[in-house]
Amino acid sequence: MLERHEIEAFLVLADELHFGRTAERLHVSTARVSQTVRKLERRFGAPLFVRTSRRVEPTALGAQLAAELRPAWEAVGAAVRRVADAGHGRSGTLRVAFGGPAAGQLLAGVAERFRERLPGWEATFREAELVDRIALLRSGEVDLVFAEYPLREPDLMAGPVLVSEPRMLALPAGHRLARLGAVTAERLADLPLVQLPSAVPQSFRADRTPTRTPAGRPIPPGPAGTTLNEILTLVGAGRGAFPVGAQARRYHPRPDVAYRPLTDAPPVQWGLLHHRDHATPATEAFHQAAQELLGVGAATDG
Amino acid sequence: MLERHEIEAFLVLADELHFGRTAERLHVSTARVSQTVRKLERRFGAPLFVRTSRRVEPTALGAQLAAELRPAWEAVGAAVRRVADAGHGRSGTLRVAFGGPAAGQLLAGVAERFRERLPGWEATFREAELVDRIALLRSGEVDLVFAEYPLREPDLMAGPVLVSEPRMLALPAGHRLARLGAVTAERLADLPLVQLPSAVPQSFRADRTPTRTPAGRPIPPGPAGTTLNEILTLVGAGRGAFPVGAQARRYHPRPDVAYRPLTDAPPVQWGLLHHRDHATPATEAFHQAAQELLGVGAATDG
DNA sequence: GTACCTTACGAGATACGTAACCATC
DNA sequence: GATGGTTACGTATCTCGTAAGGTAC
Repeated sequence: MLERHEIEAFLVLADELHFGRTAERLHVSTARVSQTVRKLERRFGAPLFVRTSRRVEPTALGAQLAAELRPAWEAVGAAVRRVADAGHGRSGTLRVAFGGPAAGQLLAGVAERFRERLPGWEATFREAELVDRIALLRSGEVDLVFAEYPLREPDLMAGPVLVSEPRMLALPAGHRLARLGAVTAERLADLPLVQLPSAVPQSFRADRTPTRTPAGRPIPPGPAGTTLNEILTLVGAGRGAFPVGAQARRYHPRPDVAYRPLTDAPPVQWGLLHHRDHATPATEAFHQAAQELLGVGAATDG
Repeated sequence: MLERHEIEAFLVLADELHFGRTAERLHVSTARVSQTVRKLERRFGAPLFVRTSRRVEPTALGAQLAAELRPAWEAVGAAVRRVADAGHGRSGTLRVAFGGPAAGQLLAGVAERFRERLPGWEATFREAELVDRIALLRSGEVDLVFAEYPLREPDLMAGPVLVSEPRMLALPAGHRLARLGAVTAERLADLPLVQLPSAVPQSFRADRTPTRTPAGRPIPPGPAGTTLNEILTLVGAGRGAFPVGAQARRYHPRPDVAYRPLTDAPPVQWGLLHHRDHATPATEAFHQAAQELLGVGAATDG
């Protein structure tokens, strides 16, 4: 196999057809080019160029080598350049996980602005269940997660609130509370709340499945559900209620589940999280793009 | 750009995922592989492999580099190998010129045998006019010519006679000689002979356009024609006659030209010629293949 | 304790430049 | 004689192997 300097000397000479200019382009002496080409010709067993002191032109063999070698060598160079760009963070792919169809639509716009901010970079998205989002972040399978707050974890960095939506209560359609137009937080004591698996951070569980009403009345715990569909199935079966963002009403309509505003409860908030140890210019740029596009506290009603 | 040893160390390690085996395959020390990979990682700005003393596995970046680099590098190797084969005469293309459609058909069979004799080699053919054949050989545009004899030139080497066909006389259809079933050489004095251009070797001109009959009677010179078609047109126009091989009757039938056996003339013979300075194993192999297939003195009647 | 990757260092190979040489126009 | 490719030779860089060091299982 040829050495890099041999390949380059040959290809440049085949291009320039002039030892002096070739040497100049390669920043070496003409003597070096001459010796390198001579060595190649010994290797190949035949002349690659016919040269007088007045003219240099490729032989049939030299022309063949140039024609076959150039595209292959340029492909090598292109591959190296791409990977060097990726390695130095000048290009790459940011992997983002999110939950819920509404979030996916919002992020499509953010991705566009992200690409403008960071040319050479792409963003890929995947939907992930509640319990998986943080695991994906910790395992390094994704770089960012767009998730419902609060998620206070020592190893995770949460960005500012990007989306805020009214909090509603998903409750069995046949339950007497469903007959009301809205529900107050105090009425949560009237039926169990579906619980979340222990894999979900405590801060999030405390927010969604409190054990007491604002007045201090105990809220009975219901069965545990892992995915939103599982939870809503439990709700529909009359096993309890669960607080959700308003968008759930649109994306998860079910005849056995009623959605009612939780009038005096704080909104459901969303934001972007990344792992403390994996903050990069790319994650930062995505944070910025999201903030520019979604703004702080921009309320969306589902 | 990467050096050859860097590319190879990386690709083999990406394949083996083991520094020891990689070093073995490359015939270097493991220390060298380690240092080379480390250097690459500094170049690319990020690790290419995550390694403990127990496990080596590519990072996403390393996997990308391997995936993009391997095909390009293999293409470089393939190009170099092909050209090295060609340069050392282990493969290549033999360019053969010939005259006349019948010759083309014969040579197709010879080419097949030639490829069997010399694996890696191909033969390409081109038809060439009488006057061009020797010029192509001298300029190096072709390696062999299948041509009508005699062509005695100091710089050309003529192989044995491969094809022999009866000599016929092309003469104007309305000429009184055309009324005979055959013509004797002595009757050539009865009409002019179309002449050949001076670019055609003297030996050939002396054979085809003699100035005297066997008995010594002068043969009048006719006008000169360069190509066979030109010559036959002159013949058809009644300007003279011309001796041809029997195959011409089949491949150049014309209403204004009659073909009659030249009963007491030597046959028209064909053979392969190459330039004295360009005898190669390939030309030799083609000569051999032609002799095997066509044999000495195998007479074909057109 | 063993397998194996990494670091340190001296040795050898070779790509390199300078300068003189030679050929063509 | 000018332009430009080639040859000769000393130098410096860089790859290489050896050997010691470190780490995970």
